[in-house]
Amino acid sequence: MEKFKGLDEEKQQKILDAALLEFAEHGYKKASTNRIVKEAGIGKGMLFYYFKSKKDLYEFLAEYSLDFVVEKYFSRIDMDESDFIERLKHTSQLKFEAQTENKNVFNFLGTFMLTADFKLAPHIQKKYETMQQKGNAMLYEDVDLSLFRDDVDVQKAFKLIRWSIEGYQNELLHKLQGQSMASIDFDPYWEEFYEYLEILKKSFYKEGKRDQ
Amino acid sequence: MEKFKGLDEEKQQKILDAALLEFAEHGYKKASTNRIVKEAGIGKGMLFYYFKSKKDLYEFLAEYSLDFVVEKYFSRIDMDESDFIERLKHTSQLKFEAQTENKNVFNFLGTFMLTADFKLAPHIQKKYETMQQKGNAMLYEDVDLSLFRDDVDVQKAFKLIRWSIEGYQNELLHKLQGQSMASIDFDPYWEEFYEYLEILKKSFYKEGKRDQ
DNA sequence: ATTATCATTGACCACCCTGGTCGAAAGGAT
DNA sequence: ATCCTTTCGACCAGGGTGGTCAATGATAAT
Repeated sequence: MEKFKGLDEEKQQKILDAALLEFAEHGYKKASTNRIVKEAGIGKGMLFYYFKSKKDLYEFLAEYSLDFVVEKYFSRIDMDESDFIERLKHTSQLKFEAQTENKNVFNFLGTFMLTADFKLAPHIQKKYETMQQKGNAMLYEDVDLSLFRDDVDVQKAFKLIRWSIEGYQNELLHKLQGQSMASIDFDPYWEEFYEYLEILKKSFYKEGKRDQ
Repeated sequence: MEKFKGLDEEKQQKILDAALLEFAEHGYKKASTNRIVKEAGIGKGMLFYYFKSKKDLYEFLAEYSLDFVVEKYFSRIDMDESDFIERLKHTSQLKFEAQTENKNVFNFLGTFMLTADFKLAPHIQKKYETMQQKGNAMLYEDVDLSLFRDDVDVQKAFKLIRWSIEGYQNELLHKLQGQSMASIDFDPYWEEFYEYLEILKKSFYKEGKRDQ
């Protein structure tokens, strides 16, 4: 595993990408080390030279992915933005940038707790849980509640807004499925996204607080 | 396949459930006929006595599922309800009832177009497409647009409301994951669901039109 | 030029699982 | 007793599995 870290960045990335993709698509058990080495363009032996087993590789990927998403996403959330929707807007951009930088990490993280049919190393398990927990808290902490209408439960409004945003992102993902990221001009989609956010503000914020 | 239809309902259902579950979990190719027969409690030979091949079984399940969901869900949507949110409330109940009656059909349908790596029989393909198309139209047809606020794009409001409802349903599904359906008292969750719907009305409908 | 160390390969292993077959046996009806 | 229909599961060839290892190439030290 120290052997692996001594490789040029480029080769490392190619192997990581291949492995992340394979595990994300097939889950732990049904993922194939043969397909990974073929996709990564290395000999079969090397994978087990770098990582002593499939499980070892999997745990390495888990830790790598968690660290990546913490550094490129969570640690950059702007907690000084007290407008809930603006904060979500900002974090959506961060998430997009992080996803553009490494698409596979997110796919992998989306499935890895569900498909690991063995007990993860405790420190990884812990890292995952605290990330999940803290990440969630960061979205709601120090939000200016006075922006919200008085006649709706703010906690429920939070959820509705988040579901709406996730809904838009999922639909977009589905719509753009199959096209290469590089070939897409995202600007009009951001425009559309902002329009939805404006509607959410109109709907869930006090009248006086809109548009300032 | 006529052989299969001659079985007692109970045995048929056991086989269908086992197969739907297996395909839903693993997709077409990686689904195992061995696991299906074990789960269904029949000998290996019988599966190929009833259905001549794995592919045959798969297409039978597809048609069966489509028919089921059309009869138990789509055909029962109340098109006379012109209040969009009320219509969605009603369809949510229908969907819940249909899901309770046959959980696996929905899981299967959620994945079957994605994982079939062969060309489905044209009449099944067609049935699927028209269902998708008509089903979508039924949600929006003859909706009373005057209920909606004038300052938001109604089409966008439609989407936001649907995403919200799907978000709630997904979260609930995730929260109740692992518990047996029968052991759950769903009433409080319906209550909570209705509260969310009320908020959506407050947010997206005209002031005067709320609470009548 | 020789040796020693490290990096890399892919053929190979024993094992497991696959979709599908088939001979045998068990009922059931006449 | 004869036929037909159901039912079973051992069995098949083929393919994929995670992992190993003898062989080779590359690089540098002596």
